[in-house]
Amino acid sequence: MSTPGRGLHGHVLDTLGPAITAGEYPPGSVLRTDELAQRFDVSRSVMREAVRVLESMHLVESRRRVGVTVQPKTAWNVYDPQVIRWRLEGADRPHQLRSLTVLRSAIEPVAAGLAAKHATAEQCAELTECALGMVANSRGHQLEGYLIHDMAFHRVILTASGNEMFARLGDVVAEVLAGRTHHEVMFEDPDPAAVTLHVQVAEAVREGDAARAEELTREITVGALQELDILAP
Amino acid sequence: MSTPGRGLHGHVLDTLGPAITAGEYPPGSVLRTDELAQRFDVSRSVMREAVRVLESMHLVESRRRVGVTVQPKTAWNVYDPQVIRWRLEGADRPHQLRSLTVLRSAIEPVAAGLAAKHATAEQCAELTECALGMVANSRGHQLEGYLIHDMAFHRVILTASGNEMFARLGDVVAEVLAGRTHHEVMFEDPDPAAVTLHVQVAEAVREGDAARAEELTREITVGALQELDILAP
DNA sequence: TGTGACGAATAAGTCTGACTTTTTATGGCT
DNA sequence: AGCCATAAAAAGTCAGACTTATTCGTCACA
Repeated sequence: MSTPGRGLHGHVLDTLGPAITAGEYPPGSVLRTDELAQRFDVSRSVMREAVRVLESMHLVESRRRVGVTVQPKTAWNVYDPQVIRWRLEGADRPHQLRSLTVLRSAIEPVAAGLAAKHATAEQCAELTECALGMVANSRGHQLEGYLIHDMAFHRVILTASGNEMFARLGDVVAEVLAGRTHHEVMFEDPDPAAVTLHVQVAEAVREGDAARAEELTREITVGALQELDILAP
Repeated sequence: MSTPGRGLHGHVLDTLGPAITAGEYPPGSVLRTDELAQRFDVSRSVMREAVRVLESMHLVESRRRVGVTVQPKTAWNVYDPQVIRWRLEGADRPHQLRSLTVLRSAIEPVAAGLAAKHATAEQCAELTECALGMVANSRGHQLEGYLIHDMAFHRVILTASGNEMFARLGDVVAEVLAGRTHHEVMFEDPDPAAVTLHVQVAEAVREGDAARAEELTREITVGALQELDILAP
């Protein structure tokens, strides 16, 4: 999924990025470019390029005569897909998963409402196809097949919304869904009610019923929140 | 607001970034590092660092024997605050503003609902203070004073939600609000109804009434959508 | 005793030039 | 026409020397 091995600096990032986002270096920690270059056995130029990238994510800040200081979490570019991936891989995973699920619960219903207005015929067809695929894989422990169609379904919704900001969350949502199936233990077949909801969302979008698409999607995301015990009693 | 002059590579970014996000180089255009270094009168090392940053934003991709190719808009990290700023400065401004306003309409109501549950006493006080500041500056063309309190209000809401992803949108929302006052012509005093809504949101949060806070905030964002003529007739 | 200025130490920043590696294009061959 | 060897092009990497900004310690002076 990621793009490993795009040069030496990429390898450095794949090590340093996860380490920082996992909190291995507490905020305020000071690293030195030369020392890091030695540690990773790369030249300073390569190390500097890696530091620049981390700096653009606001994971670190580089200051003369001081060094490379690790930034507090509040400064991080938490929407950077690379940062999200690193955090999902590491110790911060549960917390990150909750944040993203709350984000989904805000975005996806609105996106579905917009999709009902803007989706092309092709996108509607794709959506229906995904929903049918989910139904077909909803019983008998075919979790992998179910997941593929689930991810595609949500990606189409987000894309069809016509909003570039929503569309860009397709990868993130896919990763959250994948995580639920792969990491979080999912013994049983998916909730039949959820499957039905997806089919109904596809219907609503096809019929251009924005309000219904939004409300149904809200129910889906509420389910996702409940799975993580995020809800008011 | 931005951080200019963090070295030569920063200057290069301040020129190349806006140029690319403004669409001056069509997707697929190929640049060469050496040529760029000459054009900006910097060394190749500096140029390479700049390219690495642009690459981490997925604005360009660097490939051996080919060069630095400009990526299509769909690949960009549209949530990167730097990218957002560049686009707001350039020709893409109207489009970017609409995207962000739609995003706000999805996020802020949910954030307000969460804020009603999680806001500390201090945050509630701050919120009320902001709302009062808005009222005090709502008449007599005190647009600047109004803006400051408006920005602070929304930032507190997003922070008080307790969700880091929401909190990180504080800067973006502030920039959208500032843009409305500074760039888009805002002749008249703000809509009195909007001012009242803000006061009521502060009330609802203080009382812990999540549903009401969410609904009232939704009304605020609907108003913002209407200002940009984004709505179904 | 406190304060300010000067200077030394330090780590990032910059530049240059040589070399390596990968990928594409070319051109000759079957 | 298809294929393989070769050359060329551009990014990638490295090493070393030099520059510059910032911080910290010291010492003189008030």
